[in-house]
Amino acid sequence: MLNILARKLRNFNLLHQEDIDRLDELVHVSYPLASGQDIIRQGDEPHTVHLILDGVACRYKLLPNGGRPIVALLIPGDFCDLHVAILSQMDHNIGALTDCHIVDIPRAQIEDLLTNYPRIARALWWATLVDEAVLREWLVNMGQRRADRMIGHLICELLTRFSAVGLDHPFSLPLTQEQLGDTLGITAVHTQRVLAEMRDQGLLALENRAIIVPDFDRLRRFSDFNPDYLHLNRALPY
Amino acid sequence: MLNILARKLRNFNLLHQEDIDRLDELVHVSYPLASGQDIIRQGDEPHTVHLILDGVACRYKLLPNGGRPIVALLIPGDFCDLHVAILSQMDHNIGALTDCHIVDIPRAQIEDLLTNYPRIARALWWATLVDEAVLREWLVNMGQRRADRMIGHLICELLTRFSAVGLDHPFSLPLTQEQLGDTLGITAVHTQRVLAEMRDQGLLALENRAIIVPDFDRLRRFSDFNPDYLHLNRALPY
DNA sequence: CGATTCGTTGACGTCCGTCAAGCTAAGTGG
DNA sequence: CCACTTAGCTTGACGGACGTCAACGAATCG
Repeated sequence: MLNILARKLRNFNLLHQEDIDRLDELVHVSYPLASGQDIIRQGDEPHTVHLILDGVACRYKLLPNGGRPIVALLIPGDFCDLHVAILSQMDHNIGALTDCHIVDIPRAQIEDLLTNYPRIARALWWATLVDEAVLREWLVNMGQRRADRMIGHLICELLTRFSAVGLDHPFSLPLTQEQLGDTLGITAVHTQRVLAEMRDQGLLALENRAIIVPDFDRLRRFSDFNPDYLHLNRALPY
Repeated sequence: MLNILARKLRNFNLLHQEDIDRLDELVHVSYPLASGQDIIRQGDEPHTVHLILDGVACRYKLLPNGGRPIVALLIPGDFCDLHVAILSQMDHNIGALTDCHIVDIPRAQIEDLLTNYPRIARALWWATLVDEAVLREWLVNMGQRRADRMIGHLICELLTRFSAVGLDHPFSLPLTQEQLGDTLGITAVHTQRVLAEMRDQGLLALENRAIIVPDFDRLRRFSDFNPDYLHLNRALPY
């Protein structure tokens, strides 16, 4: 069984066995972090790179008016701050949305990957560029679609990303309605109403405060979701 | 007089004279591009890197419903596709919003910079990370603020970015109201109404289809604009 | 069994979209 | 010089998506 980082970077169709072996060395020592705890805060100057092994985290900002917009969702295999040493300090926070397991990777290890493992280096570049592409797609989502399509589109993206690292099972999303609203720029009340309507239409099922997708392809068409922007080169069946 | 690329990268406070000399070699051969023309299209696999020398361009997508959301504005000194060779193809278009001057830089030149000029390489990393930070801030802008603050915030960002590359003079923005609306996710009609109200309040002046800012600091406070996310380390007065 | 968090529902208001018409400025060709 | 066209700006009427405020239920937990 590959480790989660190798499973993610394999989507870039380039790694050899020696690269995967090298990645295995990175993810041995993890620690748990409880839901609601912060991984990094705005203004921090982190000295290690954080990788999500398990759970869901988010990038978020704190606004003067109390708003707490979520600007990215991080799932297993995602880096929190791969290149942040370039910038003097974090311009946003990263917090755990569910109970997580995190790995701290010393910067020297990353430098070693970038200089001595060119295939891994290119794969890390790929991951960074995909993160940027996701931000652009979120802008399109928020600017152009209405709440039901926004929600559907976000769920499609997350299921696709989970699937790309071999995590098909959690076909349920562990986000509160308030967190979902903070991600999409709508209020929790409206999120609730739209979710209820989508459930009535059979697009979603809501069980135990989790969102289940009974028919992915139907939700995909409903939401105008096209996964090209995720640049998953690898043949999709895991 | 420094070239525009050196002026931009100097914001990262790291370049030596030899770096600036090297950058000078890159920007000799430019060509004009008329407003409305595309620089790159979705699906393209560009072989050269494009740099904006003059004018304003934008990243945009084309939606099935005819929408044309703008997901980034590119000003002089900005790269269009610095690292796109990593990804198999463009997932969006880049078009000229005004008449532009563009430089094509062969990929080999970029590779040379990245391997033989470590300070320039770090500065290019910095520029990439700032682009990402801008995308996050746009998400906050669209998700959390209403149209008048959105417009004010975007204008503050653009004036700050122009100023950071020594272009204080064009204190007028050359965007049509429709382009402004496509950038912020609102209709051209609503953009017009809000601009008119902001003009009535003295926050903006509209002359010759351009937007003038009579009091930057007042607009900054009105829009809750904080330039930290642009990571302009250099002392700001140019 | 309170306390807390999250989900649910209702009433009401507003920001913004939609549709439509008319206006201005600039360019084109007769 | 004058239609004519076109792109962009302006304005009005109307409706809908979404926000706000408020109360209540449901689940979890110490």
